[in-house]
Amino acid sequence: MKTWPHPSIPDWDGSIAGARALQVELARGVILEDAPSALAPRRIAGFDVGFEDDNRTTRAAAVLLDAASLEPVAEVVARIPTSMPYIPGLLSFRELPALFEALRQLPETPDLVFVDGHGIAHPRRLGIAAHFGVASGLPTLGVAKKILVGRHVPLGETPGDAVELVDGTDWIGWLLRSKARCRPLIVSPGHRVSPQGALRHVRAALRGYRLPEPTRLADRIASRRDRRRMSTA
DNA sequence: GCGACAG
DNA sequence: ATCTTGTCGC
Repeated sequence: MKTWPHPSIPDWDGSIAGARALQVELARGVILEDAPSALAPRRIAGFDVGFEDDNRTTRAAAVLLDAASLEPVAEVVARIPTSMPYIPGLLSFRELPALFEALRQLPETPDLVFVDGHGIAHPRRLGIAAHFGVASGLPTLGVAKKILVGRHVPLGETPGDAVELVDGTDWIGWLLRSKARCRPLIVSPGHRVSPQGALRHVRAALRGYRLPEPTRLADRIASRRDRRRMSTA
């Protein structure tokens, strides 16, 4: 049985079977009700993870924004050694340690966290956004670019249109047309956020781009795309 | 057994 | 995720 070191993930034996079992266990702790502080957040944050040096280094970027203006107020980048490979369904076990390091470096704790990846829209209802939420206690939601699991009826073409994403009898999130002529986003609750709340927060954080500001800005920094081109001004 | 499979 | 400029289309 192959196992990996597991920094900052309590109760995991390092195995794939153990990871799946722990996901089922942790998913029972996910709360799908809106936390008061998340309903009217003052500070929101976006997190994204990337890799360097042939995947030997894991890099997490976090951007803190003023919820009202959507203007960034702080940005941090954390780098730690990569501990395991990417395994579909087990993404959080690979990226969680870096997310925690970035969270630790933020000057202020966010009221609501946007994570690049799925919340409960996951085979065992514990995508990285949900895992990060239950492990940190913070309200979180997931914004992914591709469906991992679930089905849906056709989505309209008008920006703002959304349809439910369901898996079996479970309502696990939404498909959201965030921008015209762009592939839809998959939005799902992570922790302490309701399905309706997750959709409302993402819509409120859109600024004409496919991705909502928190994850869009974190994405740019994480990919070093920030110090490259400049198209406007 | 076959196909699918977040980042 | 990542390697990577220009280019076609709205």
